[in-house]
Amino acid sequence: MTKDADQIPITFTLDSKSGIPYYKQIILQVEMAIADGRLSKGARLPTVRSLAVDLSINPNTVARAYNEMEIRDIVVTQQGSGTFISEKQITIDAIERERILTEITRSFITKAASYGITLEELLDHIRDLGSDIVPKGDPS
Amino acid sequence: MTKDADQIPITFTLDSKSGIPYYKQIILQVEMAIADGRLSKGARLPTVRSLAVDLSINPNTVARAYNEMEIRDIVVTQQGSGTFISEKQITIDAIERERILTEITRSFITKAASYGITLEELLDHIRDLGSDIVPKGDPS
Amino acid sequence: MTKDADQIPITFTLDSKSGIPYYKQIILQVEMAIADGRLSKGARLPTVRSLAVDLSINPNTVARAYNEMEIRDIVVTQQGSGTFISEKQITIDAIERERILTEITRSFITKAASYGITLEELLDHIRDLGSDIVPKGDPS
Amino acid sequence: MTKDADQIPITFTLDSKSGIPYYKQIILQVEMAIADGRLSKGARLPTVRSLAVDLSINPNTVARAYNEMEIRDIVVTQQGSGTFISEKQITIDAIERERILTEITRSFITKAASYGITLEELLDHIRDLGSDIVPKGDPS
DNA sequence: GTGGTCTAGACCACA
DNA sequence: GTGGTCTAGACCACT
Repeated sequence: MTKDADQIPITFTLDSKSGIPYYKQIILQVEMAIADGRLSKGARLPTVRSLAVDLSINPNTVARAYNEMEIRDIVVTQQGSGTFISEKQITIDAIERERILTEITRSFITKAASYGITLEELLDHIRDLGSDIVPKGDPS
Repeated sequence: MTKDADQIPITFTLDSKSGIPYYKQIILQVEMAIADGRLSKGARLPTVRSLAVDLSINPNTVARAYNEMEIRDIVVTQQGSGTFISEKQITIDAIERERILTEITRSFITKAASYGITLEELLDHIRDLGSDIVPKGDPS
Repeated sequence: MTKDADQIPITFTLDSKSGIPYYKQIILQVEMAIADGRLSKGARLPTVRSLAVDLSINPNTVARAYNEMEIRDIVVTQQGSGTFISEKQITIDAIERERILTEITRSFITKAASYGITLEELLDHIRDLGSDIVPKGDPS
Repeated sequence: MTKDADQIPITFTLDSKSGIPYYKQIILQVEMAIADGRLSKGARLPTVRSLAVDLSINPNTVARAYNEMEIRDIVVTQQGSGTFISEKQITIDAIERERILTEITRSFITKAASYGITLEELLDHIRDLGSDIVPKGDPS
């Protein structure tokens, strides 16, 4: 009930040595936070300016990340009020869903195969990363 | 069986959205293939032109990848006969390999999550589709 | 056969009084040019810098338009070589296609209805705009 | 039939991607409805709160639209009883109306074109879907 | 020469 | 206060 009860449940960090552009790092962190439930629909992101200060980068860089997420329908921005996780519920029927699932899986596997990654490694990695991301039950 | 004795046992794939330059993707895939035995010493790589056509990219880009691999002693170019895996022992960077695996897995999972696909479904699909594509046992 | 045989078949113009941001005007003009066939798959757009000079605007503004189109999969950019109309062929089956068609039509009609636009007006406008855009035969 | 005598004969829709601010979209739709007779003098508009709920936007945004319409003498607010269309003759800007119609039509056509949908299909679908929604004859 | 990223700073519209 | 647009200019990686 305190004023900050619904405070932003995400902390951003930037790695200047990773070679990944700052704006992409921000997008990745938002995507991960959405995937594992730390950010849910309608949640508000930090303001462009405040996040820029926090990360010690230029506001334009944050704005670029937010803008790209808006184009991708990941977030919705409302002039003058802020940036929010999109409410859009992708409404797909079972057939379409199956088609998409097969397509992205196939694409993933062939890409992995190009790097000589074995099936076991894939499954291991998905379990590792996935248990953090796609809540499957109660992992605690 | 004879004509294909020196057939290239490697399939290249490029991801235009990964942010990794094409020439680096090619190098990485060659290194990976050497490391896990799909390419062994003396194996012949596709010609610059044929690979460029296969991947629908500029031959200069393939040439750059080959050049850089030659500089690093990964391959040897023999004028008129082609490009071959050199004798040098490749010590593929385990960290780099891990980084790639994590990245493609992460991208896969977040995309799936955006469609509300659960971890179990992912694992099931990979088992189904994967056994046809990815080598399961030891590659040596 | 001249060197410029495949020169860019599109001329951009900006209206500073329309209230539409420059970068959006650029996107709109590319979309229209694609829709009516003046730009087809693989066609090359002007370079960021040259278009910026032509339009007397900052290169960043052009880059922003190109970047947004890249995110939307309208164009593909290749580092160091240029920006091209995307080759992507949306592969959708008849059912999916029908679903999309119905959805965007329904959305269009309800939006128009909110502005009190009659069915006749809609049909007229589509014929007017459409005959320029969706080639239906030979309109000349 | 009596209880709904003063029922609001107008449906509002907002397009978050049009770039037009919500408050302006509301004003435009009211003006359009007045111009074509769906709203006549003395007709009552929805309350600020109910419209805000319907459109899932901030009540302040609706209030701003109503305020601006009051300043322009389009509506009159009667404390405690509601907001009503004023006596003033609305001379809706024919150019503005045309601009809107063109824009939504253009957006519709280019989106359809990106799916390879032809003009004939569009016209057919609009005839099918549209006759249920859009008034066909004269609205006076 | 191509586009990509980032900074700095200005001005505007919306809430 | 919020985000949106645009300019100016720097530096980098890729072809």
